[in-house]
Amino acid sequence: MLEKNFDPKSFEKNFSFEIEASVRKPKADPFMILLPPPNVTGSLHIGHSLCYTLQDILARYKRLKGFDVLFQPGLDHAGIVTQLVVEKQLYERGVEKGTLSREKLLKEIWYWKENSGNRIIDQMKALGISCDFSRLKFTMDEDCKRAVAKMFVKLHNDGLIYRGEKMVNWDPMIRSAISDLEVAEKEVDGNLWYIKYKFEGSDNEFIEVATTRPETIFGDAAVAVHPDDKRYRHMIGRNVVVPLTDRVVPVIADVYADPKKGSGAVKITPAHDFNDFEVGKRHKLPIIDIMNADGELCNNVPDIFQRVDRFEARRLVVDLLEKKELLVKTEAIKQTIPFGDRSGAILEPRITNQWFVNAAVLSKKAIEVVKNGRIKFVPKHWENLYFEWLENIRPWCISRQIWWGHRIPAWYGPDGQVFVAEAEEEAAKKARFFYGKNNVELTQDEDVLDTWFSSGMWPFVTLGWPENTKELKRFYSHNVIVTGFDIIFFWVSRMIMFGLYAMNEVPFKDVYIHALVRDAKGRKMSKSKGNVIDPLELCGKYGADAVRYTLASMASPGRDIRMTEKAAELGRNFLTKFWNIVRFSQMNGCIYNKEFNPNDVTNPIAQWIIYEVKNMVLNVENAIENYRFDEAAKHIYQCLWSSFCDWYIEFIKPILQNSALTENTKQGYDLQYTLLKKDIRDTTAWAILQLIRVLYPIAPFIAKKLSGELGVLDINWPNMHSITADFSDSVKKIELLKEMITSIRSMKKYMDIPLGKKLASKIETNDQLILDVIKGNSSIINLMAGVEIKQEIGLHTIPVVVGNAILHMEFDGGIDVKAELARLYKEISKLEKVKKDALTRLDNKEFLEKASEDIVQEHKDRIANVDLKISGIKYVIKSLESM
RNA sequence: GGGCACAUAGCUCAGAGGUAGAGCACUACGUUGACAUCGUAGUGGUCGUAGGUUCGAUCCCUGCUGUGCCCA
Repeated sequence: MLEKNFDPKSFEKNFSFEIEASVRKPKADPFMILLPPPNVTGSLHIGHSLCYTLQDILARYKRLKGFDVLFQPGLDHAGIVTQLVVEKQLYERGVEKGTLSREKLLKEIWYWKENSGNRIIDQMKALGISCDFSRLKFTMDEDCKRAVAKMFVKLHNDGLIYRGEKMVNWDPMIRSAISDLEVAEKEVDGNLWYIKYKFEGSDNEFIEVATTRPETIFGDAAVAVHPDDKRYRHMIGRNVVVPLTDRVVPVIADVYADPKKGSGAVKITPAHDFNDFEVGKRHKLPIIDIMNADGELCNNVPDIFQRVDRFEARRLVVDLLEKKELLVKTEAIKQTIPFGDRSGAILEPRITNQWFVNAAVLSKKAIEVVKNGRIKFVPKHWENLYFEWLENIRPWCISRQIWWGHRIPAWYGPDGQVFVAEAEEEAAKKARFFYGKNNVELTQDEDVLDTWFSSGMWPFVTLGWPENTKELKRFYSHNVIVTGFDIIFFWVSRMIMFGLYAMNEVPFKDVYIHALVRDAKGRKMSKSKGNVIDPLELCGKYGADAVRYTLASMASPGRDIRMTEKAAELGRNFLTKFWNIVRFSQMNGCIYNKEFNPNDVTNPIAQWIIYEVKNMVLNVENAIENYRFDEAAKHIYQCLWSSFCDWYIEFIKPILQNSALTENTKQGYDLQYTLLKKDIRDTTAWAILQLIRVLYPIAPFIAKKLSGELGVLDINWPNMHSITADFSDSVKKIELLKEMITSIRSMKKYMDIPLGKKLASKIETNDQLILDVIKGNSSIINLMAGVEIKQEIGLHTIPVVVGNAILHMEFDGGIDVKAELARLYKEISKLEKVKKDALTRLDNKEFLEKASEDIVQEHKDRIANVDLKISGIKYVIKSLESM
């Protein structure tokens, strides 16, 4: 017997899904889900919980359906973040950044990874995520490393990877190039400084240049004005002296100078601004690099500025300009400047040698496969974002000047000749051939690859690529990936490009984009705002199942989730109901009977619940197949709570607890009654089992626990197609019974009659169905509505509308009919409005001509129905008014 | 500036071309056998706004307003 209270903590720990998740079914159809590998530094946040729960629902559902499910887990080495984390920890131990050798730092990172890197995996297990953890893959595993090198060489051989000197976004804190996608533009307060650039050889003639970055004057190569700007036209071609230096640069005409901005004259610093770089190219200006990797000014500037941090340099420059009376004015402005996503540092455009992927070539097919439907986004509109990015794709800078990651498989000879190869021996061979001699000293490229490079290979590298493994053949392409919209270009698009390139086949068929989990006010959750909800804390409080159920029920397509702690009560309360129905079944001897065949059931109540359960299962199935996790959760909820608990259990109580035995049946108590009881018990256990089965994908812990209580160890997906019997007659009867009971209860409430007070009643109707229902369910009506149906009753009665019938109830106490009358008036006016609407339509010739026959008939039926109700209510009103 | 999404009960959200739904909250009542993590009965909506299509629009189309996000 189950404990009285549902306490998830008491049993969740007892279940592990690792074994069943790793079982292979070679003869079944494969189904493959690719878990987006979390960062090795990560810890489970609520967004992960949603993402992983939805995938787990799919995986478990497909497993129950008999598929050979491979739910592939992994961890991402997250180059920059991980290195930052470990460096920070080292710093706290007194190790300055940059003082450790490459080998020592990598050793430290590996040590950290072995000791702390599995935290999120353990957290996933606690949430019940049923990946095949025996196949856990790390992007820095040896075989991944080999595969990455292979991919790099392959792309290089095909001319799709090249090295070049280009301007990139540079993060001075990380001291590395970063991708365009990792740049976050933010608006901040800044200044526009107006500076005098004196003309060469003149002491009082000058041009006023406005800049937001005065420290870059040392890199100035020109001053540009708009060719049509009358103020400056005569100055074009003359030379000016760059302030604080003796360097002379020309005034040039270029449309890039915006006459409306600042003074209209703009300094051009080709080495430190993307636009200036382009202007410089047009005018063949020299490129003067004035900055180091860490954001300090370098040796190309006057002595006193060398090795000075860029922001300190800015203050110094402004100071000095002011002293030399070269500063005209300072204007406070709002400006948009680029920040590094990871470090938060202000970025510097910088010209460096980097490796690039020619993504434009790869993007063509990637666009095509989504356009022609081979890959489907759910919800569909997310493909817009995908196209938008791929159609304007820029070269992908894949080198990073950090140490944690896949080192670029390129070696340089003494003269800088590059040899790209999977391994050093191969590079040496190429070098021997190139130089025509042995023992040429080669040095490997210092840089590592962008983390997303290896992530892009995830769909096939996890299956053993480049080896042509069994798994690769069986499970590529994957069926679905589930991820957030912000990852569409980082990851989804790259997997598609790489998958098509390496495998010549799409990496997956469906891309389900899940919602963002926000706080109660709709704000993004963040540690700095302090509005995060810790999923594990939530699981501790409400149970992992409740958290999973709640998230699933909130996962409506295309809408972000506003999550609160309280919302998890939804799940907990619902699961409590599950707990209690199993308790109920145990108390009433409802034991699952394998031989039970729902088609053979004859009792209308049992037929009705079988019908309800069947529909529910089909609806849940349909919902999950269409990624409607919210609907799946809702269908189970309604069937369990609104049908099974609210009605079915109450209906069967009199049968199971013998109170259905009237004097008549008591005499014949006996075989027939025993059989009925058995039927009801079987049906009850059967219905509960089906509910548990469909619950399992969403809330696996409690489903396992409860099915164990029923003595069912293996959970399969229920097959409803074998239920072919026609139960429609019983359904009609039970719906009528429900309506009758509700009507009586409602009336009693309005008349202030306690529900428990039994009233002797007599039904007045010609409707045979109603008579049948009452006759067959008198003890239920008695128990649930407190009404005893009799042939004859006393003279003092009050009438009640019950469905299409009038029920006369014996009542002699003083009653207050006012509230009840008010309710009935309101009911009448509602019905009359419905009637009027329908009549208006039926009066319309065009409606009769153009609307379908079904609809016309439905309107006619509606009027007939409403009329019947209205006349009943009017009759009751009349009698009440005269009381 | 370009694009996408959203606007339905006090709150959070479903919904479908043909009688407007759920959960929470709220009101009244209720506790000796599944369940107070509960039960019973209720209250509550001009479906953002203005047009258009249609026999019929809350739903489809267009404009507007507001909100959020992406890109520049």
